[in-house]
Amino acid sequence: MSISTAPSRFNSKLTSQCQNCSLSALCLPIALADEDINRLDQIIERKRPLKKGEILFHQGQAFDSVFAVRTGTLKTFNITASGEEQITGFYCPSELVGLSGIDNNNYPITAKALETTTVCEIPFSHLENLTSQIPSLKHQLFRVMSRKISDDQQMMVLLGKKNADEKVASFLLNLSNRFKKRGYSATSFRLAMSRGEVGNYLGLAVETVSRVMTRFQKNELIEVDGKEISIINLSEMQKLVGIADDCARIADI
Amino acid sequence: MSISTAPSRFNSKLTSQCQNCSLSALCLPIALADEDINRLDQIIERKRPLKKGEILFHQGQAFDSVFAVRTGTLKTFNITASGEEQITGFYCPSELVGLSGIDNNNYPITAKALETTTVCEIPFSHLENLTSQIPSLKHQLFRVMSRKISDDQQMMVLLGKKNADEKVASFLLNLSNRFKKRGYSATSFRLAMSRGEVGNYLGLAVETVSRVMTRFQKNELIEVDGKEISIINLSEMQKLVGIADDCARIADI
DNA sequence: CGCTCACTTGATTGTGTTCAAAATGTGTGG
DNA sequence: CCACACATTTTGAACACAATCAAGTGAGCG
Repeated sequence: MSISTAPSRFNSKLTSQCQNCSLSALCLPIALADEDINRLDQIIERKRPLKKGEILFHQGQAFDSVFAVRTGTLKTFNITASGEEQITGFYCPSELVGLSGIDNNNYPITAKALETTTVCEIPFSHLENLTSQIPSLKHQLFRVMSRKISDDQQMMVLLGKKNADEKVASFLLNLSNRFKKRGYSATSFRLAMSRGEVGNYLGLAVETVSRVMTRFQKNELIEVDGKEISIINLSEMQKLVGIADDCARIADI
Repeated sequence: MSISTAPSRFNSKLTSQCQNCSLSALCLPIALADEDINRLDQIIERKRPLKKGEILFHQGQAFDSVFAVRTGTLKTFNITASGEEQITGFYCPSELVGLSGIDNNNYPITAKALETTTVCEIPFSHLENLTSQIPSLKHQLFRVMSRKISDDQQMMVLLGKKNADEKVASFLLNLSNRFKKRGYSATSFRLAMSRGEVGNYLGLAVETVSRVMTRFQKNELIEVDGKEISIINLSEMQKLVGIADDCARIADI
């Protein structure tokens, strides 16, 4: 469970931090031979932590790397023609950000830290070269990108078809699943993002997010204390987002 | 401009249909040596045409292949828990469908023909093997998937932030761009999908789509004759969706 | 020719937005 | 540590946009 963040080890080329990283099974969920993990490890740069509000990369900036979040949280957003920000995703530890930059060789979105955040920088050209030597790495990369495509499509369903209650419930359950996957509580967690950011992401006004959460609390579905959320009635929440027994991923945003 | 669809050539393993295909520069926009194109060509199966309403693959079905549309149009959709269909995309010639199936080894969506449609089936395991021999093919595949991710994110912006007028205008301009890319008129084209399908895709009711189009026609932005659309005032339409000069892709859904 | 389905148009309703203001929380400098 | 400024969240009231309900029109097809 210990994640090395000591400054002395930034950019360390010592043997396999990846191997010791608690996130290794998730970030690129690779069944790699030790030797291969070492090779992967060598191309990865550990960056100094980003402080809250700091930017990892800018929309339009030349694409070099994808990044794996180690600790903290990022948001990605797009500045629209009218100048407002549209959040396209939140990224928790073990998740990969920047994949949308490959196509045009520049990032189409900005990535910003919501709190103190550390990331592993993975120079994409190195990663791509490495896939020639490690076929299973290539396959995992295809899988990660494919997964992102299906997730985004579920998000489109959410934005296009769901009402405010369903949107907020889906959002909370999605976070819950992501915490659970990393070994944290699925029912009690802290939101790294503001209500405004939640609303922006879900296509709702701040006020609506606040009202929905208050109502959920009144109906004893959740307990809210500022950014701390506890899901009290998980099964009722799941009903709300319309989980079909045979299609659990629908809830997974 | 001639695309061979004669039945006698289905599954033909003769030399390089890909090379002669008018879509070759788009489908996997590859600068491949002739020899490499032949290798790609050999793993591709030309399927018999799908009739309107026929299904290419089902949600939940085991994933084998991605498909390139050669002629016609497909829609992909997701059946939600409540049983309604949410359209996640329309696919025109040269576009690749099925990439979201890689992750879980099954398709998370259904693909259905909107009109008579021919596709090239590309068995993914073969394609993946081929990428080991042709690095530029691998890179193109990463690019295509990356592009899909950015496009979907633009779609999220549309669904989350735009009003009915902007949604419909973005949709029409997006189609316009896609026709243009393939050498067809950017201002005059036929919709393969019904108003209902447009609405479903854009998160709008049928009636709203119809009203917006009627209004656009009254304002002399477009001319509508059933499924035939002509964009009369392209620049005004672009203003409507909020194209920033420095960020043209924003309109590109 | 008659049936069905898709599309259009109108009237009404409702969900979520917007505007406004108060309450709560957070960070900073003295 | 407190006081102050500022941001975030909550709550209330009025409004607006798009959905829904309903009816009518038109096109395609057996």
